[in-house]
Amino acid sequence: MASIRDVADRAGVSIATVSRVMNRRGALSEKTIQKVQNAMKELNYQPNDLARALSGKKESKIIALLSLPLQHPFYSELITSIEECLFREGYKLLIITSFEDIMKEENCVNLVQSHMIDGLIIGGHPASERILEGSPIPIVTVEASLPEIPCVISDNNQGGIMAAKYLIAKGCRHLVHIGGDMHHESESDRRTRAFEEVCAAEHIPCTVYESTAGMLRNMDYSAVVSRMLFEHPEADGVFASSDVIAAEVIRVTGSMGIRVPDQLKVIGFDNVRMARLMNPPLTTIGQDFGELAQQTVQKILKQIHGETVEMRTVIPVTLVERQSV
Amino acid sequence: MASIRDVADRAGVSIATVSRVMNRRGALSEKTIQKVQNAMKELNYQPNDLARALSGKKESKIIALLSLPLQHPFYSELITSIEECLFREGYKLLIITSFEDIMKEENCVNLVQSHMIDGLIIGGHPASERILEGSPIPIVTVEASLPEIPCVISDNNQGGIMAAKYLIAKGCRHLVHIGGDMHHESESDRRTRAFEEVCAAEHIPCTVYESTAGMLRNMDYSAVVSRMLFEHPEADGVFASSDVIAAEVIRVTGSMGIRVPDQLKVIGFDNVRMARLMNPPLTTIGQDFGELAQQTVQKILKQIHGETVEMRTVIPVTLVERQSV
DNA sequence: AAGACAAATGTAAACGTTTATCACAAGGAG
DNA sequence: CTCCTTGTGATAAACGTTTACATTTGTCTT
Repeated sequence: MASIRDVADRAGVSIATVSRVMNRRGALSEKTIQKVQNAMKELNYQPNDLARALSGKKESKIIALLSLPLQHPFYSELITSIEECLFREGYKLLIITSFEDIMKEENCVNLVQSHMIDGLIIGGHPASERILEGSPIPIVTVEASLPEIPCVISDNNQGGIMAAKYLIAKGCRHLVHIGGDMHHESESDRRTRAFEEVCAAEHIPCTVYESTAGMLRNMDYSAVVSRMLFEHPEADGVFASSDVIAAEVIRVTGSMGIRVPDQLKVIGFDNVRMARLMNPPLTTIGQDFGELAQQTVQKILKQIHGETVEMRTVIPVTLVERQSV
Repeated sequence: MASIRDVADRAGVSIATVSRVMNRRGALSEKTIQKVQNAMKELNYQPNDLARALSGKKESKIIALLSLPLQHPFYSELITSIEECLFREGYKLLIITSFEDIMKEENCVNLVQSHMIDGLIIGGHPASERILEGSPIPIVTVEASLPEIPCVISDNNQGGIMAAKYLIAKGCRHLVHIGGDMHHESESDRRTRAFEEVCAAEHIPCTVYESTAGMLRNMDYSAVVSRMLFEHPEADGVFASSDVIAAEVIRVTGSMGIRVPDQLKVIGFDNVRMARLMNPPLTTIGQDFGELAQQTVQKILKQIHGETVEMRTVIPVTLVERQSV
C-alpha cells in the first residue's frame, strides 16, 4: 500500500510537501500541487489515519455508543439517527451493545483511553453507575441520567401527563400502567410518577405494574400483561411504557377477544416505526429521535472540542393519535 | 495521559521491558513483571492502540459493517448478532448505514484503506455493485451476493419452497407473494422463484407483487398490500418476503375485517422478534441470525489473517409455526 | 578462575504522519 | 553590490508503540 513517501518520490518532492498539499497549509505553487495530486491519483494513495491521529494528537473521528441490545426498536431507531448526525459531522459510530455486562461496559472507557475513540455516548442505563469514575473523557448520556454526566432526555414527565389526560379524556375510569422498561433509571420513573399524579388529581384509580430486566432482554412481556389482565379485568385503559409493551398488550387482548379500543384503550411510548404496523395502529407518546440524536452528538462534539455543555437537555414529546385509544 | 515511557521510568526499566511485560514476550523475571505492573496500576496506564496498530502493522481490531437502515428489524437483529460474535473475538463493530448513498459506500472502502479498520462486512445489497473494484481488502457479504466477493446467505430457495408447500398443505388455493424487500438482489429473487415453481408444480395460481425501494426505506408497504387485496379478493394465502411486509398484510386485513388465518393465511420471512408480537402471532420462515453472524465473522477474520475462504456459505432456514396460517 | 551459555534487559530503528525549523533562490530596495 | 523579503522546498523531530539486535548479568562447567 502506497505511503506518503511513495507519493513524494513519484511527484519528485519531499514528504513535507505532500503533506502540505493534503492539508492545504503553507505556500505552494500550482505546479507542485498538480504534480502531487497526480501522483496520489496514480498510486491510488490513501492517507493512513492511524498515523495521522497518532502524529498530531488528532482525533480518530470515531465515537462509541454503548447501548442496550438493538433488537429493542427504541435503540435501533435512536442509533440510526445518531449515526446520521455523526456522519454529517465527519464522525463514525462504533457500537457496543451490553445487557448488564459490567466487563463490557468498563471496556468502553478503556477504548476511549486507548485513543481509538474520541468520545462515548451511553444510551440506556448501564449496569455500573460508577462506570467512569475519575476518567475525564468526553461523554454523554441519552435517555438515562448518571451522576455528574451531561445528558439528553425526552420530557418523560410531560409524556406521563399527556398519556393520563388523554386516556381520561377518552372516558377511561380504571387505568393501568406497565412501566419499567428502563428499570434502574429514575428517568423512566418520571413517566410513571406523572401518570399516577394526574390519576390521583382526577380521582381515577390506577394500578402500576413493573416489567423486569429479563423481559427487556427477551422483549417478552407476556407475563406481566397476562397478570395485569387477570388481576384487573375491569381496566379500560392502559399506558404502556414502551411501544413493545403496548404491542404485547394488544396481542394478548386480541387473543382473548377483548376489542381495542372499544373495550380497552391502549397508549404506548416511543413511537417507533412498528407502532404504525400494529393492529390496530398504536396511539403513543412520540419521542423525537431526530432531536434526541442531534442534541446528543452536538453535546459530545462540544466536549471533544473542549467547550462546556449544559448538564441536562430535555426534548419535548408529542401525542401521536392513531387507533388504539 | 501516561505513556509507556512514563511507566518505564517509574518502574526503573526500559520501554522495551514494559512492552514485553504487556505482550508476555521474551524472558522476564518475576520481580520485573511485578514492578512494571505496579507502575501501570499507579499511573492508570492505558496503552495507545493507535500507536500499537501503527507500529507492528497490527490490526486496529475494528470491523465496519455497511448496512441498510437499522429501523428494519432484520438488520438490527443481524447487527446485534454480529456485534456479539465480533466482541467474543476481540473485535469492535463500526456501523455505517446507507440507503442508496453511493458516496457513503465508497467512503467505506476508504476507511479500510486508511487502516482505521481491518475489514468490511456488507449487509444488504449496496447501491454500487462495483464498490470495491481493485481494492483487495478483507470483505464479506451477508444476505447479498456481489461478483467475486465471498458471501454468507440464508437458504432462500428452500425458504420459498417451504412457504409454498406449507400454505398449500394448509388448504390455500389462491396464492399471492409480495417480494422484493432487497430488490436489486438476485438473492431474494430466489425466494420468489422457488415459491412460484412449487405453485406451478402443484397447479396453484400465484400472483407476484414487488415492493419498491421507497417502501423499504419508510417501512411502509401499505400501498402494495392494499393493491394486492383489491386486485385479488379471492386470495386465501400470502407469502410475504419479510415479516414487516407480513405485518402490514395483517394490519390492513384486520382493518378490513378479514380474519387471519381463517379467511387469509399469511406467512412471513425472517422471524424477527416482533413476529411473535403480532396479532395473531406470525408464522414465518426463520433465518438463523446467530449462524449467519457466526459464519460471517469467521469468514472476515479468516481473510484478515490471510486464509482463504469459500465463496458461498448457505445457512438453513426453518419453518416457525405460529398462528397466522 | 575462565569460558560458555542462557536469561534478563537495554538500544534503536521502524511504522506513516504532522510540523517546526532551516535552506535556498529570485527579486527589490538602498 | 549587498541586504532583506518572499516564495518555495527539504530536513528532522515527534507521536507511542513493537521488535530485531546488542549488551549485561548470572550460573554452570571444567
